[in-house]
Amino acid sequence: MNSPEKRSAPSFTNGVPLLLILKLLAQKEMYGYEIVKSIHQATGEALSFPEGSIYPVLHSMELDGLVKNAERTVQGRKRLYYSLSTRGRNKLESLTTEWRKVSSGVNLALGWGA
Amino acid sequence: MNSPEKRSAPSFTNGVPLLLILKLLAQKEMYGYEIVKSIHQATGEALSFPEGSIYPVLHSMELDGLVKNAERTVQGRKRLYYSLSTRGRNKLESLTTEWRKVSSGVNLALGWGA
DNA sequence: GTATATCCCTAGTGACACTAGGCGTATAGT
DNA sequence: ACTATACGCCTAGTGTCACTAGGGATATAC
Repeated sequence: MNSPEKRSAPSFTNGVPLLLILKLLAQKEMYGYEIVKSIHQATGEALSFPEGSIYPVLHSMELDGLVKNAERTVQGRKRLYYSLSTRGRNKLESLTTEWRKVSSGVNLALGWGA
Repeated sequence: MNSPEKRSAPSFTNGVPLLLILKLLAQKEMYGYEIVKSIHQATGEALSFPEGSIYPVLHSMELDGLVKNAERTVQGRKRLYYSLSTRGRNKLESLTTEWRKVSSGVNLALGWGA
């Protein structure tokens, strides 16, 4: 039937996990759990994504050739370190541009100077 | 099976139509087609949403009590003018706050000064 | 007359974040 | 010794969202 539903609390975070992961990995290689924690502090505690959001993105990024991973064992714990490929770097650049466009467009409409 | 898919081109626009519609209607009442055109120019040509995105949002906003509409005929054409309710104004405020949080959080992570 | 702009609508699709778990290992507390 | 908490990884399923790809109808411009 598809009658209209309520738009109660949209999240504004579509595509943001991917963008932030790309940005973090551009600075240094990281493993998943570390990325989860880093996003929170890199955004000044503003944003936080659960593991269930981050890991699937990491896997699809790998499929897409944006990252490659290397297993490493530290203190008895296995970690999958991810690092950016050239493709990943290009993606970061294009997504950053896109983010700026959307972000400044919305801010303009909201009456903020860019 | 649900194997990981590619994240090729996320849009960064989740929730943005709702936010922009609220903002526009806070300034003056408008009809759907007008909103579609206005978003494009209010965002400095950065953003543009098709009618198929806007009308369903309008309908759900009405369900949610954020707007009410009034039919008016102008030059033989029927228009549905939407205006904000108090609830709509509150929603605009909370969503704006949320947008600022996400927006500045991402920009911080990207290395931009807020 | 016929194209283009105006004005409204919606079923279906695909993409996404997220929930709600599961699994195993190490360390800290008591 | 036991227990809890942090670490570290995983994924099937769900819900929400923008958007596609139409449909329909009326007015103005050429």
